[in-house]
Amino acid sequence: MANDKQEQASMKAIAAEAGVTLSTVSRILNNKAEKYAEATRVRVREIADRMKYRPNALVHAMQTGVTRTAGVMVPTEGLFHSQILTGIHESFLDRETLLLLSWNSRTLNKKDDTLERRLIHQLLDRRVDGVILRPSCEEFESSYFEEIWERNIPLILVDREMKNFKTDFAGTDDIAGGRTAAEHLIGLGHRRLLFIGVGEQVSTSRGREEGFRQVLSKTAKARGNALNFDEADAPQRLMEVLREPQRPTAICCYADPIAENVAKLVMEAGFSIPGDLSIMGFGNQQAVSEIPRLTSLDQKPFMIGQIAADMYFDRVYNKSQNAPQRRLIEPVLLPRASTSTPKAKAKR
Amino acid sequence: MANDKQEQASMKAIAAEAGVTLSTVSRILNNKAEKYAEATRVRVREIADRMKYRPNALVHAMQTGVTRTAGVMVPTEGLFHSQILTGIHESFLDRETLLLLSWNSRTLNKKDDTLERRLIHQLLDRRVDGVILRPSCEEFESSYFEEIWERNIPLILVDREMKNFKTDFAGTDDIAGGRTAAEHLIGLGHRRLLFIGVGEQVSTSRGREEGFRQVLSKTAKARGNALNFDEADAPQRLMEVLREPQRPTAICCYADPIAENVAKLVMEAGFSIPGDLSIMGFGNQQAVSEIPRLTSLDQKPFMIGQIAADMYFDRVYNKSQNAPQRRLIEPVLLPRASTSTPKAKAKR
DNA sequence: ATGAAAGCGCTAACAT
DNA sequence: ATGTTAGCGCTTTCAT
Repeated sequence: MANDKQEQASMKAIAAEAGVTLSTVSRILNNKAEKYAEATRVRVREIADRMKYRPNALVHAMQTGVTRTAGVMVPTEGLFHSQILTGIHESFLDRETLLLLSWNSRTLNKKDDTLERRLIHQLLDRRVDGVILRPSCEEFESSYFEEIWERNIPLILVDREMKNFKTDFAGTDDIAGGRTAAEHLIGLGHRRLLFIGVGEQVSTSRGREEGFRQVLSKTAKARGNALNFDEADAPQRLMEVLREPQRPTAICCYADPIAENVAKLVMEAGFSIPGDLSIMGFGNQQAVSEIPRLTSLDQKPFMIGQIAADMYFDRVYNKSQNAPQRRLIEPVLLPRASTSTPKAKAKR
Repeated sequence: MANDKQEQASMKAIAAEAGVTLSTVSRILNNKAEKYAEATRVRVREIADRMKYRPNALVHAMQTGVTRTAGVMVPTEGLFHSQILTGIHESFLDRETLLLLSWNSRTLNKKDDTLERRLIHQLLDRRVDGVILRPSCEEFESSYFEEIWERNIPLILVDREMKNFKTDFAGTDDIAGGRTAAEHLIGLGHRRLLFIGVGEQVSTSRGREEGFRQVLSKTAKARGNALNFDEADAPQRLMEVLREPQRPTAICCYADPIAENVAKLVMEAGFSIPGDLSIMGFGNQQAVSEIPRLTSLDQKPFMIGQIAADMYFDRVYNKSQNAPQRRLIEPVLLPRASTSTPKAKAKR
């Protein structure tokens, strides 16, 4: 009862069985064999079938230097990221390319990149043709990627850009999204706005805040402030802001999970949504929760994934030499119950 | 401006540079070299570092027959499946094993398995050590898996079992879940129940319905029926059932997406939830929607993934010879707004 | 129409 | 303390 992985039938075995040499088998099975006798061809093929021969892609890869395998470092947690992955996969499906998946699920936004490096090594050692990656932190030393870069292995970034690094990138048009959000709230009649992000270091938060501010700076109608929800005292700070007489009547959060937290906090503090306070998020990824259905912006993550895959193919197999591309998807507003005209139910 | 993938430094190159032989380099870099002169060791290591040497895992795999790579055929769409994937990944992260990912995202529940076979070939050709797979259809000819099976490559099934196939399986305890659901509704006071599934062929639907019926058959209090939502006229059939004088007051759907559809339908037909009709689902995967927060059962998909990964390691690297295991996770009820005492707001 | 042999990057058994 | 050699599965060049 041997259970070791069955000896996979090799060309050598087929050759022995057929009474020909290895090279004969190789040429016939690879259709590089116009010269062979019909009988030989049929016999070899028949034996290969019977022995359930399957080519060894490892050997092929070793010889040609091409694995038809992409290293993919993208989270699978949450709807947004798994949609990106789904988009990548969908594009790969018809191109005979597989995803070698592994991402840092442990240390988000930490500057320590030891795990990341280990994962990159695992991918590189397996000789992936290229890498698609969502940085778990945007502030790593540039050395983070050097290992990939120096080997001339194409690198495509998704969702988040790196500060000091110029590569292909597919992601959200955060500035446009920030603008859309501000315009939505101002359009509803709000005059005092608040943007809640996670600080300057995260490009998506930064970009959305920038778009948000752009609109405010161009209109006299409304004004606004920003708050960093990553700081420990953020909840208290938020409450202080909301106790001011000239408190904001609408909040735009840089992402839905933050918006959900904020919504819970303010509801506990006695505010009604959207009556007293409109709240919106980004990403269309609200979980089932007690709070009203969240106005949000759909970032089209599936499309982002597909675009990243296209960029990958262009670099890896078309050997494109163009300057690094930057392809941004404009997010789409989904107005829902959590935003409305200010004080809809109050005095006015 | 050559852009071809950089020649990765090889041991051969290091040997040349260091003026020693290949085997010297091999032994030193693999720490099988107590005998070597300190000077040689240091020099070789130093040169390897300088040349950014990385071992070629393809070659290693070819020689040893072990790739430390698992073939994973699990969908990434939706919270439930991506949680399974996340669980698998989490378990693999510390075990130096990578996921080669590819699944049939095209043909759900279709008996045609050509795409599936292609994907399996892609995995097999890359010599994965084992396969974790969620069947896209439970009714394939057994030949579907034969290719994996015959090669003695361990196969772990997740989420759905195959009818005629005995392998390791990690999934939901559907019967227990069905019971829990029925007990929840009866406990709330409902006496006429309806189960909405997708027919006999899908094991998860079948199991949940079975558990549901078990409870009904053991009590005189309540009775119930079932409806197959996969049939084209299901919506009409549902409406007919709801127009009967003795109509059900509570519906259990075999999965949340179905529950959402059903909820929309009945709300459009003028029923209120949960006032006129309690509705519940399975899987805790409700999307943002107009309907009330759905009572559901959490199937713990992350745990399912982790268990599958454990089974994988047991078979693949511990060479476990035990009979196929069947590990079921009992789902946990999450009572929410969509279910309540019958006619809470009506006459009674 | 087919065989022989070198080589891909590396390990391991066998020298010296 | 280090070198030589065969071999893993296969492709390809060079014979015959």
